Amino acid sequence: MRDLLILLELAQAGAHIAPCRLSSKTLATKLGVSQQTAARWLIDLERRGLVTRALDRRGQSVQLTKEGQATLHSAHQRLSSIFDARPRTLELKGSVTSGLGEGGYYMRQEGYRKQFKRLLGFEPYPGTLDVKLSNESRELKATLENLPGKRIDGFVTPERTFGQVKCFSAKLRGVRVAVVMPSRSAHADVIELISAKNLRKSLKLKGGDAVNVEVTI
Amino acid sequence: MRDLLILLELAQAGAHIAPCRLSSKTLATKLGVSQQTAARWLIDLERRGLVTRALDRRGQSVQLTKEGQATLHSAHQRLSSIFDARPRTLELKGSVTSGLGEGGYYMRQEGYRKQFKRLLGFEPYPGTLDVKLSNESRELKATLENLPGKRIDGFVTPERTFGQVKCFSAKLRGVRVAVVMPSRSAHADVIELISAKNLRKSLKLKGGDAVNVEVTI
DNA sequence: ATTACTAATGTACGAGTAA
DNA sequence: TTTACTCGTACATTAGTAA
Repeated sequence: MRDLLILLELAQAGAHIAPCRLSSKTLATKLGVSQQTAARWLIDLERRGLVTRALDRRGQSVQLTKEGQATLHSAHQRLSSIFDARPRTLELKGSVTSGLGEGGYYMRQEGYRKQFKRLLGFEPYPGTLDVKLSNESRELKATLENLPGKRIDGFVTPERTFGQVKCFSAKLRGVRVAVVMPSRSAHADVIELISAKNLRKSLKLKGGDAVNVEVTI
Repeated sequence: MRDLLILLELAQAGAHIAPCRLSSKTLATKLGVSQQTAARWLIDLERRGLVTRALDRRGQSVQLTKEGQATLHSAHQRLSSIFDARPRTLELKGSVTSGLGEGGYYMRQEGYRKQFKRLLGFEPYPGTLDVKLSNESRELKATLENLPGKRIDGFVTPERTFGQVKCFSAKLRGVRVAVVMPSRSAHADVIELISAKNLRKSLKLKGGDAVNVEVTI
């Protein structure tokens, strides 16, 4: 929860680039807590893989790990999406997951298909690629959930009602795709991608493959 | 401490622009805490003037105050200074304060003067203009304290030892100045400015005058 | 100087619940 | 349904130290 402020302080001391000598007392003063608490927080960050430390008799050197940097970067992107009005791109990281095959059922509905074609400019392949998001990206998904995106209206068939969804243009390994999600935020850690072709086949993806999705917002 | 994450969530829900209907339960889910805790946090933010709320029998509307927005904006600037490599400018607001006249003593030391001339390109007037920072700018000063700046080495005279300081180029009402501060962060809410001329005279400044200092970082 | 343990204290959390 | 109170418990923090 308070990771962000600690990492921010560490990064401002240069620990996002190189190992940085920083005593627990100094950090404690900057953060307004006791030396003991600052030390404990650092130990905790190290245990969770957000920083690495090197101890010696003179003190310690601290450096942010990739994950630590990713945490800060994610926060920066969230803030940027608030303060920068212009269109931006947001990078979600995750891995291909098998999913429930449920997405395909929806993508076969003509009521959705014709809207996708109009809004995205391509006829979607009747299936979805599900991507399980990494820890850092999970927070960025909240950004998407709060942005309007392109609205796909709901509709009614004799069998049932289909709810409103929204989508965002995106790129996956250079291929034009779209992120589809319910308009009412279902707070899941998985995003569903659609494209003109079968993404698993055309990109030769299999479950567990790491992927980056570049979403245009 | 955790204000940032709450404000971030509120802003992503649109509460930085307009009053935003948001139940404590919804917020609680987004933040991963209980409804009671989310409610308590909101009450606390309201008490400290970071948000305003409007209660009715259906629930509540929440909106960020200027101070709430400033808190987020300050965090955004700190993060931007980390991720945007290009030179940036940081704006500190405050008012002219009389100071202790102590700065002038330091600025008369030849050990400092020759270094200032070399690093800044001008011979500093032997006095400082002290600016008491506003609340929001105080946090931004932490950014400066953590940035390297231009290093002015310490030195020893027969009388005493002078510590290492650092400085940043800046502009004050269009005039080229520099912000000087100890390398070891003395967490004060005042910054000291030096310039080629007597700033009080050349800019006709007097105690209490509001000033903006544009620092190049 | 440091880091970081232990023990005592303090504070925050959420269950239950009222309005 | 909401918001938000009380209160017992659990966790976080710090003082005092050891290494």
